[in-house]
Amino acid sequence: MTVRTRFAPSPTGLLHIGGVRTALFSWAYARKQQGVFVLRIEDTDLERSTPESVKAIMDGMHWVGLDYDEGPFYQMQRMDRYKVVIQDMLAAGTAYYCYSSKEELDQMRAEAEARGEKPRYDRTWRPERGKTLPPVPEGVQPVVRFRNPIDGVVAWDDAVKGRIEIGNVELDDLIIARPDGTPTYNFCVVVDDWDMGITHVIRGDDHVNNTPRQINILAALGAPLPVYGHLPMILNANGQKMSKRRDAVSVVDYSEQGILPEALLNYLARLGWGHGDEEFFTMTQFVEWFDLKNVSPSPSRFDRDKMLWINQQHMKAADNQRLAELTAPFLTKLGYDSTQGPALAEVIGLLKERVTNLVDLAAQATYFYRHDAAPAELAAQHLNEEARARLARFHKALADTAWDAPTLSAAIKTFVAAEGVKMPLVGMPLRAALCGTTQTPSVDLVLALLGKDEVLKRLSHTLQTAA
RNA sequence: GUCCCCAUCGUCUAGAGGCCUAGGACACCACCCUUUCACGGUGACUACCGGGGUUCGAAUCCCCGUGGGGACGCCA
Repeated sequence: MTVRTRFAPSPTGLLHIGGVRTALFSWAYARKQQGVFVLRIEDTDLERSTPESVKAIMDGMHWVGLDYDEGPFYQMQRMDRYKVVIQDMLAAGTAYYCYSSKEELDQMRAEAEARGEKPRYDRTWRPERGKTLPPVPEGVQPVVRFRNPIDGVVAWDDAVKGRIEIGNVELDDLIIARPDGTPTYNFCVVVDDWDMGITHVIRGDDHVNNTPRQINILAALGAPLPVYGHLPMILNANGQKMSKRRDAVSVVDYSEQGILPEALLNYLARLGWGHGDEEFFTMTQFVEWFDLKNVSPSPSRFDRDKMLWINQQHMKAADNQRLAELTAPFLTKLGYDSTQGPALAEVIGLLKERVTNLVDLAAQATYFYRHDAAPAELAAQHLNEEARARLARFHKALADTAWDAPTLSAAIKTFVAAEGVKMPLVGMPLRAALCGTTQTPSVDLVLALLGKDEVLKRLSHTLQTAA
């Protein structure tokens, strides 16, 4: 049988990092099993769902490169189907109308809590053999409740957590349709998973408690049960649930931080999953290795340092031209024009392994596109009288040097020898004068890339500027 | 509070009863490489939550405790 998995976010905000990880594992499982990955938008919460959020989710999925085979399906477009199923259940007696008001329920809940019990519906309107129901109140639109089994145990073999059992006594007769007839989450999920032939429900840990309810409804419907696999949560560095206020939670945050999508996925994959000692890998490898059996059942903390390290590894492996396209916007944001100067791809080739993200990469690249004078402190340290005199002599020596890295390297060595000093005494002032910083790649490479005219111009400019 | 889940270095993890004087990675520290800063290399540091069992033998299995997380909506 073909494996079918799904990612079912609700469009109530940006694509969350935890959502990406859930999607990633669900996607990887489908790909590994040569199955089908479905995208479903759970938009039945009219208050909070927005078209912008739908777009943000799709954009996020696209950015990160998780492609889906079917969908997106929208639950709001499946209302007719849900209503038919609800009518069927009403007719079959597996669901019933409940006229208890919200206020009554709130009161019930408060009382239960006061008694230290689990808040539960008192089953007033649940039909039983030989039971007389209260008179139907005037003008009240009823909700529809699922008739959950009273006793027994619901159990399933979770693909990541192992066997989980929950007694039916813990479960409520949950509401499956509101007074206006719109169905609720747990019900829609069940009908959708059934209709869409989902074989493996891979989702967040926070749904463990929904699973027995869904299994009961599925059973009442006579639908086959999928395999469930519940992924552990991703916590922030302090071990708390990720929060929008404190933590970078949406994918756009990461793209803005200059993280490569493949690096984000690689890092996320390593959170709660492992394959021997493998740390750095492509999505192709991940899919090849992935198995729910190797997913850890315990929650893990997000470690920014490690993500940045992974990102650096992916940058080193990435094509320079592609990196250039990704970096250009950051440079623009900093006010630099990367078309005025050396090819950005070459600049990046020189710099990329020295940084951990595209933001820093852009920041490092700036001195190739604009000549800023060395900060006073740096000038004081490296551009004193002696150093300037030496740079003046170097400027002269450069005048008729061929402009390629090996020649420049040789020229520098010759000059250093002629001056009778150590390399740093030439290199550091040169960096300060040319780049406005002393942290640069080899000066010969910088010189070569900057170009002869530009180098001579910058040197002259520095030498003309008062000490 | 009730129910459910979880528990190996600071962090992510390897580990399916003997291969474990517990391996890898990030971070941290030292050294090497080096034309600065990085990259890279070498090394150091550091963990099986506690207590009981089971077993010839337990990080691995069982029980209890403790700690952490999640869920208890006419949200999803």
